[in-house]
Amino acid sequence: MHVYIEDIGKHEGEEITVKGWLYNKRSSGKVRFVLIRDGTGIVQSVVAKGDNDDKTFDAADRISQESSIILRGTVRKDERAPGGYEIVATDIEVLQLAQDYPITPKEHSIEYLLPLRHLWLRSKKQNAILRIRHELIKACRDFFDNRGFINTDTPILTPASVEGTTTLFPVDYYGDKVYLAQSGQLYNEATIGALGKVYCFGPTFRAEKSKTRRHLTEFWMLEPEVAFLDLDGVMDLAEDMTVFIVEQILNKKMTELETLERDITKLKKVKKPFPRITYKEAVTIIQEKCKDFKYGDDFGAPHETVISESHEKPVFVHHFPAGVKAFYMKRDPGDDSLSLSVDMIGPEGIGELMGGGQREDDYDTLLKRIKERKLPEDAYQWYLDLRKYGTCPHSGFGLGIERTIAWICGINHVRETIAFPRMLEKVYP
RNA sequence: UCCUCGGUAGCUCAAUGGUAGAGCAUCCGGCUGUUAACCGGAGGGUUGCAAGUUCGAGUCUUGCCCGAGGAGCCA
Repeated sequence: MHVYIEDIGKHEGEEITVKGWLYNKRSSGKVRFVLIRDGTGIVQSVVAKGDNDDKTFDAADRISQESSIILRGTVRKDERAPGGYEIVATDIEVLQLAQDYPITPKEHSIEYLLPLRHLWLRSKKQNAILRIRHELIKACRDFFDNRGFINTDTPILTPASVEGTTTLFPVDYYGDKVYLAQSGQLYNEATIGALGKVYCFGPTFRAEKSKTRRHLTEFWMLEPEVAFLDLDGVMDLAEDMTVFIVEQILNKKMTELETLERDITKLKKVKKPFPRITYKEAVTIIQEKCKDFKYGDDFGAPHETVISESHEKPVFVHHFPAGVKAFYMKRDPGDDSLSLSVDMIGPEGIGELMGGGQREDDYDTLLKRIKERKLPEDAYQWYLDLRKYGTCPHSGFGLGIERTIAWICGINHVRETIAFPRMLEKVYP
């Protein structure tokens, strides 16, 4: 019977078959220890000379790292085996003998590993990260689905940019120029008119010349948008979601967090309420460390780090100066220089995880903003329509999935949080 | 685009301006409970490229190429 390695403990004493790849091999005299992985885990198998026919022992002797094999044997509990169980092999079938596998079980440099990403994914740590990514995305969807949100995916090919300024990837569309989406938010603002509360989750593209551990040119963003929700409401939503996803990962992915050697005491501190500070208060905190920072400046990476390290939980910074935020952000009715915007800065120096706020819902004001920033008015006609036919206060945010995974996994670069990262001038493999 | 650091064996790294080395991987041999096993042996090099200084350059100088980290911008 074919058994996946993660279920091996349920089959003690049984004759089973595992199918996978050779992870590593050790030997002592006439005993061979064969470590097999099948994607769900790693198990040790023992082959001793004389226990079986020579064919099985020779196969154990011959197989090389990452050779594909089908192994039959009996499951035995043994505390000397990693994982507590091992298979006493009776037969090893070698499907293909891999030669000179380039990633040996030792340390390698990032320069070496990145072009070998298609193979690097087989390693323990990368396997754990991708499993956590899967669970995190599932937790995000569950959170919104449980609250009656409708997943309404937004287009990837778009006629114009959200903010008009950020660099976009142009695509030829039957002779016209369209762009890969950098956000689904504007479309979400339309679908809330139909469905009330929605989210989209998909890839977004930014052709910025960013070369840092926080940037990918193709990354996944989760964007909820809710009609009749204000700034405080959107912070409540983001807070509830963050607490939920961290809880889910802690409940379901402990093995993977251990593989990653993540300090989970830090994740366990992610409970309500998160600190909420105004931009103005944040400036005071930043200026203690960064003397040259002026009120009105947008946060740079070092400034986010200061905020990030000032608390053990994610921190909401709200009411940014209108000038540093997008045209669609609603202004503070009490102070027109401020916007009803919010960023969530993750702890442990991870930086910005989420950005959002309350949207401008007045037709004339929005038109004024579009003109101020010299955006193509024609392209925004449909967007303006939303303020013409039953406008309402509404809010939403965008969560960067890769940054969130990096934070939860405790790894310092987003390139390891996606199977095939796309970075500045790097699209292989 | 800018700043900093780096490029030596398949990989990870060492080498006062004076014969280019180790560990791992590979191959051969040994060991009946290994835990990145261990022990013995072997093969493996245009020191990123080009020019220069020097009796002599992996090492010093200049230019170029490639990579990493960071900045700006952002999620």
